[in-house]
Amino acid sequence: MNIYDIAEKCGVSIATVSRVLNNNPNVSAATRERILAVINEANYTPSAIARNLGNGSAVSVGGSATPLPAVGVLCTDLTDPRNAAVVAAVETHLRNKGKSVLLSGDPCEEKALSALAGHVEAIVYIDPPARPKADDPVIAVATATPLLLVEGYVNAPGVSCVRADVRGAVIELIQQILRRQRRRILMLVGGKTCACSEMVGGYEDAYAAAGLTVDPELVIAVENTPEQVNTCLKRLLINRVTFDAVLCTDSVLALSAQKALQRTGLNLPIIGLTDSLAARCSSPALTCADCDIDALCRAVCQRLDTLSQAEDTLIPTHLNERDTFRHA
Amino acid sequence: MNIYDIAEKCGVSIATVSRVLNNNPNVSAATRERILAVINEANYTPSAIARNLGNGSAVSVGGSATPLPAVGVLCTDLTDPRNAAVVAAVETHLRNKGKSVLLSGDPCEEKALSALAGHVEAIVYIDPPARPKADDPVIAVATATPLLLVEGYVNAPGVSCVRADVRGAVIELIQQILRRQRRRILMLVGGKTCACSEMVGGYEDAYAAAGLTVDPELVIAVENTPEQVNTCLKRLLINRVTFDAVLCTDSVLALSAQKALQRTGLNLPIIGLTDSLAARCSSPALTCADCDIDALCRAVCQRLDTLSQAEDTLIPTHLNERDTFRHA
DNA sequence: CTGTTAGCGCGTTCAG
DNA sequence: CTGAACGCGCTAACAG
Repeated sequence: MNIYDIAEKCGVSIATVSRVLNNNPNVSAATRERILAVINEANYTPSAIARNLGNGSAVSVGGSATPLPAVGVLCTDLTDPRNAAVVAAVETHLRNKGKSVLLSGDPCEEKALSALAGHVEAIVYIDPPARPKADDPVIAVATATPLLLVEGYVNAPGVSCVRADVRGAVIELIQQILRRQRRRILMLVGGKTCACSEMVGGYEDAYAAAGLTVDPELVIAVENTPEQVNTCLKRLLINRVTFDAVLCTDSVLALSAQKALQRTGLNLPIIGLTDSLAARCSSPALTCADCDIDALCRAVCQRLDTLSQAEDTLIPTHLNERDTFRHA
Repeated sequence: MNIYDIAEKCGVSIATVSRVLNNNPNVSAATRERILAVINEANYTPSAIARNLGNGSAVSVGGSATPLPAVGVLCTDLTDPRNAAVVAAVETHLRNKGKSVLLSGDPCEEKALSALAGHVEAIVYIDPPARPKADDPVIAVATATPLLLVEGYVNAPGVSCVRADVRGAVIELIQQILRRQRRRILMLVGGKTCACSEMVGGYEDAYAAAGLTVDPELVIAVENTPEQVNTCLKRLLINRVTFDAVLCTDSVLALSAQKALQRTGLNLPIIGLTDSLAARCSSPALTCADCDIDALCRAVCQRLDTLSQAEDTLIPTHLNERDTFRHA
């Protein structure tokens, strides 16, 4: 079932069908009705794939490139429910506009981006890794195809960003902790994402603002598995590295840390810098800071409609104070 | 950057480049090397979109249709971590074979399927709803494009299925509960998916096998929100509907039920028919039955490679016995 | 308002 | 082993 079949059934040319499909006003109401009826009855949907072909790199005479009906979504960790939520929201948003989503999870961002660039209207890159300052494949791609970074940041023309204000979250949190006379805050970093490095940045900023120096022993990269976290914490205790509060780059990591510390009998404030149902369910309930996911998704979809002006949107974060902060 | 650019840079025709791209042996080693070098250096990736066009419905002379490099993935609830895991696994598997994923989350399955059918090599439909016996859009689509149902089942040519054996899980579970002299098992159904109706089917089977009749008051459809579950359970108690164990179609639902029952002081066995980190973290820890997700994903990917012979694969399930079963 | 036609980027014949 | 030419389904110019 293609555009030719529909055209034939209606006794019109494919161009007219195409116009109806694309809401081009230059079709008489009567013809439009008739064609829509046939389309509906035949349950016809134009091929998202073919739609992309023609318009690819074609730049219309006016100078502006015609939008492609497909958008590339790059997300290397769909396992993270926050990322999955963003993907789902983006897909729904685009589908409602008649566009479709090409999904990639390629961990090699350079390959993934170049595979998508030029073939899609835009690329949404969710939870990207922290990146070297210049000479960035991301930036190169963005010259060809608008890029929307979610939970990531890079300042370059053609690149938009929407992200939770994790840096701000960490700063405020650390101020609160310092006020409680706790000065040695352990920071467990469970990834290499941009968000993670923002958190570390916030950590350093907060210490600097308080006139304290960061003990590098307290900022630790760990693999995000319960076992690794456990051995990591154990090693710290054996080495007599002291700390009086724990920040974790995400809530799953925080849960692991919580279990590990429970075994040692240590009762410290533990905070996850991402929230989750599991954190809420844990006992004692895990305190987490996070932005409203729906707000993040809404902002992403909105920015998707106005990619021409590259902007950096920060979604405010708030602390969901639960047992591991209140009672510790 | 397209195949022509590469061809030109190499001083060959696009056909030769295409052959290299597709591992066609009919290229001299020297030429191949040279072309690969250029491809690599230019960081060129063939357009996944364009690749799909030509081969669409084309049936090669041999009789077998040429496989399309894109696969459609339909998943209406990416929010469910199990579904997200399957999507991620499928994407990775296909990417490693040079294929790409067109993602749809359209809740209107008929539209979604017809949009994909004929334009992709296959459609993976994750967690589909329970369906009427005949006259099924799914079956119609499958005549054109092979269909792989994950967590769903329909017996039709061209349709493969891979799913957790939830029916078996429920049957065994109920037998265990009955042995404990608990006869009024509440079944909370939090969805309309095929998996849910399989669970209900298992419930009925188990009761029948035990020579008991099902009290329809005990099989209840609820909306899967904490509030709805809470009011639902309250209403039951007010109406003096008694029950001495609770089965829930998924672990989030089970968590809600657990909280609601905790408030009433009732201490009953509660089991979720899906597992999750949150269930493990809850206290008391929630007992759940589930299959190994990795096994499910592996089976899906494997079946994806052999879609020609439609088959129904059941992944065994096992009980993760925790507090809400052991101590109740 | 409508039809005709030229590509979009690629895989695939079929001739060399 | 290689190249020229066609077609995939669709959109956008252009011509009526």
